[in-house]
Amino acid sequence: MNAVAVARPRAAPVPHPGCGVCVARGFTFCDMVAELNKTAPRGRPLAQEVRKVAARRTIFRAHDDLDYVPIICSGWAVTSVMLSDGSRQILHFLLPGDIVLSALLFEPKPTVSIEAITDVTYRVFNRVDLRERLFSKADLAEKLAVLWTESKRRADELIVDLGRRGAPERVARLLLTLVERLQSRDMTIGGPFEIDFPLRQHHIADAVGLTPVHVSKLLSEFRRTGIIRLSERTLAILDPDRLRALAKLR
Amino acid sequence: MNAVAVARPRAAPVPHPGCGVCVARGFTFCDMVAELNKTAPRGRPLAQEVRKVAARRTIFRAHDDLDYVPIICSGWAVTSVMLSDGSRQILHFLLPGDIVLSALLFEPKPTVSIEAITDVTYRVFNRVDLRERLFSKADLAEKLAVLWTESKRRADELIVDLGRRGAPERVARLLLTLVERLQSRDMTIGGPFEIDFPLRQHHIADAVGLTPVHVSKLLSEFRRTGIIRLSERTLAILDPDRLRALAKLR
DNA sequence: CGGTGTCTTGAATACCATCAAGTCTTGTGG
DNA sequence: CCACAAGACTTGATGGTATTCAAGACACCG
Repeated sequence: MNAVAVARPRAAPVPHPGCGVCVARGFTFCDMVAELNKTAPRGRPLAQEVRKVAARRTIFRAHDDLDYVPIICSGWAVTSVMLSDGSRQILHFLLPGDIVLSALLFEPKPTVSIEAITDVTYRVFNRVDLRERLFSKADLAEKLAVLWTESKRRADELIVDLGRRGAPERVARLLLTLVERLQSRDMTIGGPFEIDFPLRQHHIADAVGLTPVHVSKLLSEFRRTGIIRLSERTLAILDPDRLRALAKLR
Repeated sequence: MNAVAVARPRAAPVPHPGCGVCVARGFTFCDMVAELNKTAPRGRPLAQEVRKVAARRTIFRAHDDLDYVPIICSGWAVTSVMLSDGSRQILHFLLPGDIVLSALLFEPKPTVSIEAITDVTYRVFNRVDLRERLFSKADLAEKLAVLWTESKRRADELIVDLGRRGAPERVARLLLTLVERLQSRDMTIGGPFEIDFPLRQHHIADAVGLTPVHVSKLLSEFRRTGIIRLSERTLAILDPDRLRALAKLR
């Protein structure tokens, strides 16, 4: 019906020689680790290891026993909870630079599962090592606390969305916050409101508490009214003002 | 129709000579503060002040500027978010011993409002003072982090409830978790599944993302089938197994 | 080239919201 | 202490939003 198939340039896959060139430097957990290593108390650098996992693979499951703390280097991942009836709730989309779970600093058994959406590279740090270094420097511990506060605030927002907002509003908010997070990482392509968008509609549905069918109908409506363009795994917000109005933001 | 008016003994209002007799000693934030004072690095005790607020009064609003961190001593309170259309989402019920918002340790502007449900007494601590003492002792900072992890886990559970569970399930889970939290504080009355229950149905509705009307119908159903007794601000879970089944717990 | 995953669209249905009326309780000022 | 007002709860009728069910189009991959 619509979906004009125009080939546009795509962001090249980011090479990953190390955190030094991480897109997320400056405001994420990744950055804190870099600082830890620069000011290493002993000469020994923080123990770490780079891992890769293919799209759609599980990185770890709830109740696994982990002795490491992962941080996303490239790609998109997701933290989610599976219910006994097979349904799933997505708690958070993980972007490059994000710590996967701060809870893992203190507790080896996560209560949530992590899945790769795209191909993902991530680094793992020894839990005890990382934790002790973080807490040995008071300013780093407080920076960690700030990130933590941030993640709690995001969770609270999602609670409000799911408890008190209608479906179009929820979807609009999700799209906007994702674009904003990528903007702050300089990961837009083309214009400032255009991004690589690897999510399937079932990801959106599981994140905002709807069914894939209903998400499809809402996105079609957004497209039909010219608010967004979404095809070939690329999302462009054509009319940010109208989308923000739908989302009751700003 | 039901509501058999039997007068039963009520828990006496707890006197509050200080944290030394706090019902929440041993596992809450309140307890951490007590420990801070015991092992005070200098002779000077942590600056604090006791305050009281009447039922249904606002303790503070989102975006207020606070230079203190409050902890509940007695009574029930609630953290919530108001939306522009007048609807409200409750994020958490605060019970004695709970820190009101750990975020306040780092950020003077809360993003949520706090309201007293019953008459409430709470203590306030100077933010900078409390934070510095917590982070000067690594073991305390880590204890704080554990409490923090706990509060994030609770938020994630609520996200799952609101996103993926039906109305009866949500209400059942709320009742069960409240009773459990009071059990762990030895605040049950009569039997182990009977508590003082000051919540109005609109509190329940705002917490689980439903309307008061629908909550009323669900509670009536729970009563009709003999799962709970709820009258005169007292809740008794008569059939914990059936309620847990409804809640898909355990 | 069949299989699987993804998306779309329409029809029927379920769940919860909204509206409305009435009872009962709680609080307040005379 | 009573009268009255406001708040809290109940119940039934009606409506809207989102789900479920179903069928088909399309792309991608082995």
